Order: sequence, then structure tokens, then C-alpha cells
Amino acid sequence: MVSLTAPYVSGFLAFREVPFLLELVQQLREKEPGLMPQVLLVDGNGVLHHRGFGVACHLGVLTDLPCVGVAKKLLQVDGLENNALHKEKIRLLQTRGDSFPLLGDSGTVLGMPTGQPSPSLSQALRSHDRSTRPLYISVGHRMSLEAAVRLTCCCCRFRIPEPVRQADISSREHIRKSLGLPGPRTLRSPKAQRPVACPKRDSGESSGGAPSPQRQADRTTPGGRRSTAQHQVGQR
DNA sequence: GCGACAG
DNA sequence: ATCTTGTCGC
Repeated sequence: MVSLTAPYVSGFLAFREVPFLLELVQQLREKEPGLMPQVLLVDGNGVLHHRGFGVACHLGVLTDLPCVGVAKKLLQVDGLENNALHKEKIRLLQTRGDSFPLLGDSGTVLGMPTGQPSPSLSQALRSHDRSTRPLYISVGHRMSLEAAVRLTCCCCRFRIPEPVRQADISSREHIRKSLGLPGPRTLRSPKAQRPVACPKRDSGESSGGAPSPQRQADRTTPGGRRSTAQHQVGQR
């Protein structure tokens, strides 16, 4: 269990979560090196970021592990917009694995002018046949966008890649068992709501024939927090 | 008032 | 992220 102190500010997610993710990787490295994953699926963006360097890039550089940014919402940056045109493109993704490149209008890659058609470093991906909502995959560290998209898709039993999904589920369970037991909403009684604690405000992989390369994700802060005035409770 | 808003 | 309301499939 960890206690997050830095507030969540869009564009600065890494400053809030990376210290804890890094510590986990380091502990794994010294205590269970055999379980060290070959790649990390990070709940957040890689280069699809205001400054081209999201949490997946931070963690990748600090751990020297290949990282993939897996976001559930489009970070509208560099001219990218979740507008009608974008939604139409999403609608055209027919089956799992279908994707399209997200190309900003800056004409730069990682902030460096190319003077050439900029290669996309992120894509919208339909990860499952049964889910219309896409995943926004972006290069984090030491992996091509193509490999990142394929790997992510191969990890999807449902919309969210299993490593991220399982981390999410277990972390929420851990929080539920420690702090009160809000438990998942039953959806039974329409009027069963807990009192509000806080009034307002605060308010490179498949080498060899050995399949099953990656595993382990990182995924951090679940939801639990929001009790005192700002933020606490992390997990794992 | 309205749009944005990775988690 | 969290919260609501509503729909659909198993």
C-alpha cells in the first residue's frame, strides 16, 4: 500500500505515479528477478502527450524496460481532437486489431521538426470485437508502435489489456478490504448511497519460439482515494 | 456559461 | 478517476 501525495494534474501524471511504479520494479529486480517482465503496459500515455513524454516514457527510461502507453481516453494534444471526424474513424474500426494512426498537426516527432511527413507514434485501437470504445496506444520506450499495438491487442480478453485489468481489479479489492468496505455498487436499491466525506471543492519481444512473452503490468492508483482533502491511497 | 480533463 | 442512468447479453 502506498500513499500518493502529489495531486493529479493532467499532463503531469508521471510526477504523481512514477515514483511508486519505479520502486515496485526495483523491488522486483532485487527480490524476484525471475519475475521481471520483458515489457510494461502502462495505464497512461507514452509520447501521446503535451510534451511528448508521458508516464510510459518516464517509467521506461527509469527502468530501462520496454514500455507501452495504454490510455482509455484520447488526450487531446497537438491538434488531436475527439471530434466528429475522430469518432467516425473510431466507428470504422470493425474488428479487434483494427487501428488507425493519430497524427498531430505539429509536423514534429518528440518536439523535433522533421520537415517530412511525421510518422505516427500513437494509434487508436479496437482491442476487442465486443467493444466499440478504443484504446489509445502510444510508444513509451524501446518498442515500435506496431509491436506495441500488436502486443496490447494480444493481451485483451476484454477491452482493457489483462495485465492492466487485473492490476486494477486487485488494487480495488485491496483498498476495499483495508478502508471501509464500500464494495462494488449493487445496483439494487436506487437510494443506497454513502454520505459524502468531503463536502465540495477538492473535489522487442517474441524471440525464440517461446510464446507468452510479456506479463505483469503496472497500473497504479485505482479509485479508493478522495477522502480527506486531496488524494491518498494508492496500492499494490 | 462552456469545454477540457491520461489517472 | 467517480458517479448516474440506461441498455444489452448471458
